[in-house]
Amino acid sequence: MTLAQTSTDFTSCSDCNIRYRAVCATCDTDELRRLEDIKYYRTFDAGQPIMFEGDDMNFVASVVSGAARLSRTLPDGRLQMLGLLLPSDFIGRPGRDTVTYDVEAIQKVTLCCFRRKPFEDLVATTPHIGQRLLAMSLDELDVAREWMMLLGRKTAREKITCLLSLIGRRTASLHLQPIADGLSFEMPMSREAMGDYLGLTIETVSRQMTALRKDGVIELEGSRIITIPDLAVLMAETGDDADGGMLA
Amino acid sequence: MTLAQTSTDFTSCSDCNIRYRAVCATCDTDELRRLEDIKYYRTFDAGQPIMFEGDDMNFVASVVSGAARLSRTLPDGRLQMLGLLLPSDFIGRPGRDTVTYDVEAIQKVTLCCFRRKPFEDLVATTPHIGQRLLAMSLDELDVAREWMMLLGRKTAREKITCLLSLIGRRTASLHLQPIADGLSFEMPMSREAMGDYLGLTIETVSRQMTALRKDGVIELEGSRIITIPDLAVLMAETGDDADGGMLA
DNA sequence: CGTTACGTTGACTCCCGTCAAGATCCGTGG
DNA sequence: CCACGGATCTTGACGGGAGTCAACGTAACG
Repeated sequence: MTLAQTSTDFTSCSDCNIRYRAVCATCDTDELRRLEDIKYYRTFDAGQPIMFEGDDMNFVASVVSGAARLSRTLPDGRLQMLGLLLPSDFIGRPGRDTVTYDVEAIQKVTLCCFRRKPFEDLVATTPHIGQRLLAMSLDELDVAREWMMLLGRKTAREKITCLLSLIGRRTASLHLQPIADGLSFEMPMSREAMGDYLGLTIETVSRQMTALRKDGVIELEGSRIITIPDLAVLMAETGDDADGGMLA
Repeated sequence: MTLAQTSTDFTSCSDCNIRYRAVCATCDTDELRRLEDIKYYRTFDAGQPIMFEGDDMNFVASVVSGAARLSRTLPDGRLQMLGLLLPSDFIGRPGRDTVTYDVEAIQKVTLCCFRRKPFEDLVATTPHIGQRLLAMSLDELDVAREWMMLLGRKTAREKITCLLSLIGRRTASLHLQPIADGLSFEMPMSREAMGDYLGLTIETVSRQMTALRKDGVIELEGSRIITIPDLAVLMAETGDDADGGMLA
């Protein structure tokens, strides 16, 4: 068992798979060179903590590959997942020096890290990074509020179908597959992680998955491989407008 | 009944009560002058819609006084409040041209408005505005995630006590009163609005308020005036760390 | 007054959490 | 190859917390 590693590998920013989606997306060559000067890579295995709530925030980072999650835990142990971090997502907050959520790898994850102070200097002096960070923060805010609607007002079945639709569509677009009936994908998270994300217990998640299977809304191969025979049927179960989810 | 009004009054930015908290907080005199050139005031009465989801976003604005709310409604009518907008909070999103939530006045509210396009030009050319907007967006993101924890994992009683603690502390600090036992304040929202914010029905809100009164956690004078005889008792009911809520 | 919005309370239902027992999968080692 | 143990997932029984439906107070306002 190894702890987090600081990689000796070095990928040029121009060859990076998140070059045009991450915080550096709109940087010109000069700005990119300045970022490149201060970046370093770290990897974490699935299940490893990346930051703890209350820690000093020594670095900020972009997710290059894999997946991580943000969560917070109440004193009595109740846990709520607050965000899912996928390639190109940004971890950390310039201008704040302690971490406000737990961050944990849920798959093997590689981060492109920047020590916080030099990065903050860059934000202050290179307008493109600040602008990009603003746009990304506003996107995250939309996602968080969408999730508030789900957590506050949706039923267990609606929560599950929303998550399946989300993961299915994102996985398809990541692999450049069409979003159409018969869509099949692997769920990247355990039943427990699904519950943590949706504000449900593991038993309720499992029961709803079984119910959806029996109702023909989904097909299961093992517990992780999911096929959607009819997307419209799935979308009709999410509680959202039928067309709202079909776009994009 | 009047609709929203474009005020003929004009308050100089240097005299504005949100001068050092709003999006203009860190502007220098030149930047402030450019903002002043394009601003105009509008007021809305309690209950009036300010923007509808799906509308063109013609303007962005700062709340100068009063209160508004962000909400979204599912096709079948279920509603979730997604944000509470108080003086100095910002409405709208540069870079997006349609509104993504309903915005409604919950008290008589005055907005300092900027047409979107000129404002976006300012964001692109005056670094202080963009930086301030970033900091404010990140604060909002923290608030939204705090609320996700509440909506996903807290009981009705915990949700209510969290809200009472939030409103009580903010009202006290607004009026420069000490946050101490015996704190008394007026609830600025109806039972229905509380339910919309907390993901509860109006009946559950009402029952929990009665239970808290019977248990001596709060005292009620009418339905809106609330006194907290012992803050520590209230905080112990929120589900958070006892100290977490006492700071700030 | 009557009207209307707002708030409280009661009776009942049901969804989801809790507790518990199995089932299934998988890697390890004899 | 099979046995074992642990993690993950499923299923059942049961209870409670919050939603629903309905009636009744209460306050504000014409």
